[in-house]
Amino acid sequence: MGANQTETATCEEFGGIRMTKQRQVVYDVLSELGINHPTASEVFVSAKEKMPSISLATVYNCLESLTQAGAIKQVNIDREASRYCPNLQPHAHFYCEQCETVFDIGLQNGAEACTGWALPDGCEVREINVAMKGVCGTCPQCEKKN
Amino acid sequence: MGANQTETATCEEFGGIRMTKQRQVVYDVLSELGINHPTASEVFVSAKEKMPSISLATVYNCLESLTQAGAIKQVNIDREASRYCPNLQPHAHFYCEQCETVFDIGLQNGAEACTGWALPDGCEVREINVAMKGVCGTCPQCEKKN
DNA sequence: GTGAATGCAAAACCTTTGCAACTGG
DNA sequence: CCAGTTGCAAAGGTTTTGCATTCAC
Repeated sequence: MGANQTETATCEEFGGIRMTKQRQVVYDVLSELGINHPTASEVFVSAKEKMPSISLATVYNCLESLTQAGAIKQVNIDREASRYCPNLQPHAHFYCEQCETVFDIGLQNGAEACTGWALPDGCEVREINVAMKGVCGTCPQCEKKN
Repeated sequence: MGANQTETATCEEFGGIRMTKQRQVVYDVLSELGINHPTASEVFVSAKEKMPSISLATVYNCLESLTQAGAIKQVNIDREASRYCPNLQPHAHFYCEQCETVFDIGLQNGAEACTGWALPDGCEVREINVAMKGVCGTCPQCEKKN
């Protein structure tokens, strides 16, 4: 903590959706947890510290509306609980099987998310989801075992 | 039907796992349904025609062991029910929002599944899952609406 | 023969929903 | 003011599990 200050976002940044206290709290929590890619339950725990009355269903609702509004992204890896991410740049997700963390992988210069794939003519990609699994090679667990 | 004959696979093709009648039926069904990327329930329906006594839990078990053994692949798109696929080549999946079908996207010549992504040094990818959503442009629904 | 797989039903898990009360613009 | 949102609890769909029985090797 410390790196990412809670910024009070304007309605416009949230696709014009009604900005309730709960949505603001959920967004703030996600910005603070940032790169940890928390699940809805994890967001719920942190949100409850700021607003004890918030319910889990509301956290799900808020995450859903913020995702719809394009303010955050939903991350699905296998059938695990969905994770959420405030990074709006095109990026992939990498799950390290040693340290069990998820981190973002950016694009190489000039590349696009679907670079390398032989898309048929006329096919229009509206959304792409890239999830990798393996070992990150830099976490304490990976260093120990290599 | 017609294109893909049910071939009785040997144990070796299944990573050496014990080849029960149920596993064989599940594998056969998946080979026949092939490009339809059926869900476990859909496999269950077809498997029951060949072996009425088979249970849904067993279908899940079989799909799991065949996946572990490397004989088939599990396909996850969003949080929808998992689909399964007998294509072992590296490929992505495309879900058409118009015709609601899933089809395979192959790699361009010379490309790899993680081409274009800026992987950190030391990072080793063991598995990659690429799911796209959009419109395929060739299904009757897409042609109508374009 | 024996460890592994099956079938059944019940449980687990994540997520959504129905509805009365509330609230942001 | 009032459509949209909340909180609660209950239901939903998918997948897993416990256990006695059966089977493949």
